[in-house]
Amino acid sequence: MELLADSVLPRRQIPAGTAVYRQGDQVRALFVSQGGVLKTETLGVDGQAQVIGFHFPGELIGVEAFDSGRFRASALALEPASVCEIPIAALERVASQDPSFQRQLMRAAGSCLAHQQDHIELLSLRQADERIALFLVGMLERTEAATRAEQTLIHLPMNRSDIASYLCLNNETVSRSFSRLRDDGVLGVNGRHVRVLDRGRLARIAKVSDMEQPRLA
Amino acid sequence: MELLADSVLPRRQIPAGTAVYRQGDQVRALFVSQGGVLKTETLGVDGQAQVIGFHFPGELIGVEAFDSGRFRASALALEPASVCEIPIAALERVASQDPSFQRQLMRAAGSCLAHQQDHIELLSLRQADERIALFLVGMLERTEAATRAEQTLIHLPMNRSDIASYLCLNNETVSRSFSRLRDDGVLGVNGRHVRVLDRGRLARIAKVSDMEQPRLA
DNA sequence: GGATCGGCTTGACCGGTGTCAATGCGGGTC
DNA sequence: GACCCGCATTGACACCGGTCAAGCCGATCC
Repeated sequence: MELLADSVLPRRQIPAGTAVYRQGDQVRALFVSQGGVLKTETLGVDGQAQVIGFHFPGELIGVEAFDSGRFRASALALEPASVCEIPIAALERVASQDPSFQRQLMRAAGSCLAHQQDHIELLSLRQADERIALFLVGMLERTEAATRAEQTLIHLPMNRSDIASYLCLNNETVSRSFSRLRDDGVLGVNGRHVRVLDRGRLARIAKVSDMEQPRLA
Repeated sequence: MELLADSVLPRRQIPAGTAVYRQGDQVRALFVSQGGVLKTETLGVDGQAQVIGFHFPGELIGVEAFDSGRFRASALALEPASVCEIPIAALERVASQDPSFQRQLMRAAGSCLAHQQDHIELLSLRQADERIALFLVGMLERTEAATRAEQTLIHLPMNRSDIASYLCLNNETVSRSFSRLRDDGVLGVNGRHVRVLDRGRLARIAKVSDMEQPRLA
């Protein structure tokens, strides 16, 4: 979505904790954060919110709404964010004129699906420690991709409850997992700042063969 | 994808149990089943297959591969299937000429995402009975959508292990859930044939407010 | 400083699910 | 028929995570 980012499109500043769009809203535009992490969540019928994704700058959100014309989830800013708004009309107009943009759009949609598949694979792990470890591996890779440098420190933009919901655990279990990994010398935990002390072990717990070497350009 | 189905496109007959495409293959085409249910699964790094979707006739599959250019999952036929193949080149050519087709394509991609979100919501339920119930509600609705008539009988095209993998349970737990629901008078279970005896209770177990009345045209 | 609140952590306990194991069942082949 | 095989079911048991509860810590406000 870098092409879009460069073009002149309306931007909105989103204060932390407020919504970019809400579940049920009609789709008039798709969105890309330019700075600040977003979360998407659905209200299960029992009224409980279920976090279904964390979205870093550059990632397109809202595509699933193309199906019914309405957003199936709400998008909220976890930090003060600046989001770029892409009106549907503009999207279709540019896409019909520019085949390469259209390809890019399909790639972005594919990327959304890929992220959700990763999420499902994450949930396929049965043990809390495994899910936490895989989650952290993902966060670390995203951090490294953003900074284009190897990192050991992860800043978590979301609170424990958000992590718990995303991993389909409760927050006590998340807390306990963090503590266990800390006691085992795998992590240094200080609130939302997590230092990865033993990357190999974290990867082994997450059941990834070895942490894929960050493919920095 | 009905527009595509009508046009003249190559078809392939897929025997039960064989692959339409495999994880890691380069994307040359997307696929739509015209008859026969497919499953998609990824090989977790530990070698275990994880079922990430069941795909009924008319549903587009393979979109997530647009991201990297390679399929992230394998697609296998659960029954003898007839699939329609849409070469990427044709896809892009038609889309660039026909804006309405392009819109349809985005809707199909959105629909894929919506299905995966449903899957995650399913996994957010902690109890095996709840997941099974919600799974069956979904299968029933899909059956009714296909036949355009109210139904109580569900034919499951997949075996217990596939269901277990999809629900992130093991097959013993799936078996036990089926038995419990049978003993409680909610279901009639006979192998892959399941009769829904108490739809309201099934819906309540699945935590859907009430089963959404099938929106038959 | 003291009070208060939300987010996070830790403890104790119970129930449900994973694991291991045995049995049942149906469809094949020979 | 006898046999085998994959799939499904049922049982026994240990363990992990959900639930309830209490305590901790930092930020904010007065």
